[in-house]
Amino acid sequence: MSFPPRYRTPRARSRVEAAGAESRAKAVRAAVELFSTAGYRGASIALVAEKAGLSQSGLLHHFPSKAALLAAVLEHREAEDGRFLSGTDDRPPLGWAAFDALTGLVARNSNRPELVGLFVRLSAEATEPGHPAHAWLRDHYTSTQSWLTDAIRDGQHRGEIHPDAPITALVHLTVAVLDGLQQQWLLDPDDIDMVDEFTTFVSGLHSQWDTTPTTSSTA
Amino acid sequence: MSFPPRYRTPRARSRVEAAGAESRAKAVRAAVELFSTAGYRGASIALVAEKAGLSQSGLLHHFPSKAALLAAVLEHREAEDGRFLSGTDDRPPLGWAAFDALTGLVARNSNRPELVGLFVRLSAEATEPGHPAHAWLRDHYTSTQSWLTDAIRDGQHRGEIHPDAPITALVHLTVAVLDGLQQQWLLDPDDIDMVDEFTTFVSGLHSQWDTTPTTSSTA
DNA sequence: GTCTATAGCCGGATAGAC
DNA sequence: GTCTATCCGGCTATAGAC
Repeated sequence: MSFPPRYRTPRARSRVEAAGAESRAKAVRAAVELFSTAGYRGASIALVAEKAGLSQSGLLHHFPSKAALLAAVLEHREAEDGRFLSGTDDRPPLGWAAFDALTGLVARNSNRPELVGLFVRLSAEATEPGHPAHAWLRDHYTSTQSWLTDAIRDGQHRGEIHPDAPITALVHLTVAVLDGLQQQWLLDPDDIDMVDEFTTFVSGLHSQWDTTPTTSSTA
Repeated sequence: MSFPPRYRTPRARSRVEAAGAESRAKAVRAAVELFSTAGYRGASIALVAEKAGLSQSGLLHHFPSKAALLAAVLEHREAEDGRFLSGTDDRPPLGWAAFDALTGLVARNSNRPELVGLFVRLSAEATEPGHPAHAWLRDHYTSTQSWLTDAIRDGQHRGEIHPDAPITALVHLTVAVLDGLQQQWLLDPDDIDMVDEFTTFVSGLHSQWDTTPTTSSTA
């Protein structure tokens, strides 16, 4: 990552420091909310500050620039999701289990519109090379892709997934489905059940590439 | 649509009017380029004007506001794509042929990064109810969805598509794949061949729901 | 139809008091 | 750590000359 400074969570000393940490946390939460609706460009630090109960300069005391605030937001989100996909600290899910893990992620996202909005908007904005989250976005995609690629490859080696399955296409399509469903869901949450749709997609993959014809594995 | 005024292409009278039309067209082209990279919010009318070879006020003479410029851009794009999907003025493609038409659209988009960028960015921005393109975006999705829904339903009636095929899920997934592939392609055009990936997706649908087991229909 | 000039707002960021 | 005050720049939009 090529982001400005770092923001280590402090090791809690005096009462004063605790207050500072609190403000910082509130600011990040507020930033997530606003970036997720208005996007990075569309949300002003003044608004974020207000929502966090600080003045604009108060906020800028914790984050030297708007980009730095964004960096903190991204670290925060990344931490949450990363933890989620690697299971509970053991080895990452492999083979079809990886798709089940993704289904779980979709289910979780269905209850967190802010995170979905944040991601959808940043993905679109940060496609431009100059954007402060551009590097993050590339990292995000490549790591997701390699995570899923490894999982599928492993499934093939263990004879769970058909050896003819076109790995890179499956990876790209799966990621596309995830992103695309979020986009639609954001536009009209009532029109679409992301978990249902994604499950349908995955069972389609099963019916084509599963070596052990189980009708559905994700209940 | 709830957009401000209208911009009829003039019926070409005097030399003066011709010049005006020319400027207007140049402005729309420039706006497409800039909106497609920086987004609507991110691009300023001053920049659009410069790119079109006008002053900022000169541009605003043709379009009373920035939102009006956006409206013109959307009309322009909509016209192009609508024409494309309804074939050459005859009835819209039905059954599997609809998916072939979509493949054609993807192929065309592969050569028009500006249109893809425009759409990806606006889709993300305009998810917010307040955005000037919000109504357009909803229209766009619902009309695409109903177009594809009709096509699939017709394919079922003619016995070309299996009656158990889950229509709405297929529609949502197909749209998701289209959007998601564009997003990935925009981030790294060399990493992904949209036509290949989409074709793989469609042949997956065939293998699951085609009643006449032809291996591939999209070459 | 196109320009210059300008109003008026809002954005990010800095200086410095408390 | 938090505030007020302020600078500076960019933005949309308007007024009015040519």
